[in-house]
Amino acid sequence: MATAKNPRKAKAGKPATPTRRRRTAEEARHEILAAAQRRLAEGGPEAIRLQDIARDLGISHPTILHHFESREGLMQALGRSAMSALNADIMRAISDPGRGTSPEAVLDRVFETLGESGHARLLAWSALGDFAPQRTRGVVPQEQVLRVLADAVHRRLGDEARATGARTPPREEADFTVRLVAAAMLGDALVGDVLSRTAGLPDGPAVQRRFRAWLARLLDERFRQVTCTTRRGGRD
Amino acid sequence: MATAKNPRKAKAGKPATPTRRRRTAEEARHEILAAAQRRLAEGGPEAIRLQDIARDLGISHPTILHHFESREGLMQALGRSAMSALNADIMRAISDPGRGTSPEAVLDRVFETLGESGHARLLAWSALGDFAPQRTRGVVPQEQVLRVLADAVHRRLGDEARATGARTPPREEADFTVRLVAAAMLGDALVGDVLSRTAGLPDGPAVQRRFRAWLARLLDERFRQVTCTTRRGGRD
DNA sequence: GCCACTATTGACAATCCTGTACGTAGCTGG
DNA sequence: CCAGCTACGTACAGGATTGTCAATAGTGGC
Repeated sequence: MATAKNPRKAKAGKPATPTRRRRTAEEARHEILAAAQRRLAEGGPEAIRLQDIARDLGISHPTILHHFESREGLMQALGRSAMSALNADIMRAISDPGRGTSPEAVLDRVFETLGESGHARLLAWSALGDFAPQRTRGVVPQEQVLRVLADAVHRRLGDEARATGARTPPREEADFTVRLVAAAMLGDALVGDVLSRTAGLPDGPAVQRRFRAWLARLLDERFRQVTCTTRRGGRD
Repeated sequence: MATAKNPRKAKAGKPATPTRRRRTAEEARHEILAAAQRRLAEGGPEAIRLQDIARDLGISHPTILHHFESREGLMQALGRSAMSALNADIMRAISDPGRGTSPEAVLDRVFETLGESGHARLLAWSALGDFAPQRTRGVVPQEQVLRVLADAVHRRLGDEARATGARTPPREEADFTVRLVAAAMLGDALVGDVLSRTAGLPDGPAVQRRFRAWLARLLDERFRQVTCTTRRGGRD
């Protein structure tokens, strides 16, 4: 029982850096989240272990618990933070006119964004429910991203239609287009290389680029032709 | 000390089924794999715990170790078995003429197959590397499935082209088409409902069906038009 | 310069899971 | 009917991880 009474005096061996660093709560939370995200990107949700993160940062794991209550709390905070980072990145990729505004250029940027820093993986894990184990079934992105995109597509379809004198295609046309592209991008980011290989393509960044270009062209053509064909199947 | 010497005599309460069931090694492996797959589909790779699986089957967890060496061994066996089951299911879905052979019908069946019993999830986990932790990076599907599909598409494109007198589109056209659809199906199986919701669609099975039909129509039209437009962009 | 506040920490507790050791009990061939 | 093989079970060891607690040490305000 007298174990806990030891007043640490025995530690006479480290006079070099005896000072412990003290961050503000916000700083600490930020650093911890960053370290956690790094581990997440590499090894998945299971790789997020308090002791490991603590070691990465040179702190002790109870400090993490102090700032996030529990591992669960850390995971939720991480989910929110990573998801909003993804949103911001995607938004930037879409609206950034830096490298062109053609469908191909935009697709390229979004693809890149999804691939880097484990964004696609985060989405996948979130969808798989590996995040937020019980309660919150997956970290729901507040993404109006898709909404915005669908609006843009709808507008463009309307423009094309008006230009050719056809009637405006139904809103669903735009929604489905966005859904297809979004799903395809996620899927491709996850298993694109495997798909490419098993489908017989040589695979590699060059193929990936050509694939994107091909998809962009497909969408582009679709934009122009849908105005003539959309009424074919109609509502059913 | 004398603990291990207890010869079970104390169990006087269960004369009904005191006999332990003895399976063949193959039976046992099969049952264990099935139980593991059930858990996998529900809770992911982390939910595969030897003790839980054992409890599900009414056996003891060392029995599992007896049949699979280690948890790692179980995971690998599970990966192989589940992946080959997926292959078989997909193959069946594609070639089964039961409910029509139109692109829409085929797509529908494949979509269904991917969705049920966690096939899509398995693929995702495999891609995410949650399977086969270190060594085997992901359970590589021996799927010639995609190969077969791409061949079929290529043939069809050739037929269409010949019928209209156009020149045969490059093989890449078929490969990319398959890649797009495969990636989209996986992505949609994973996050389709979320996408649908955040894109403003009401979501639900009806929407999902319409989406598939829409995609099938898109492919169908593409098949017909690609013969006129494929030479536009050419090689790059 | 002193003091309250809190970020930080080492030690410890509690739990959980995989894997081992060894004995038991069904099946099958002789 | 006996003996061997092996599927199966109980008990336990070992390790890893989250979480608690009381003590310690920067920091900012007075």
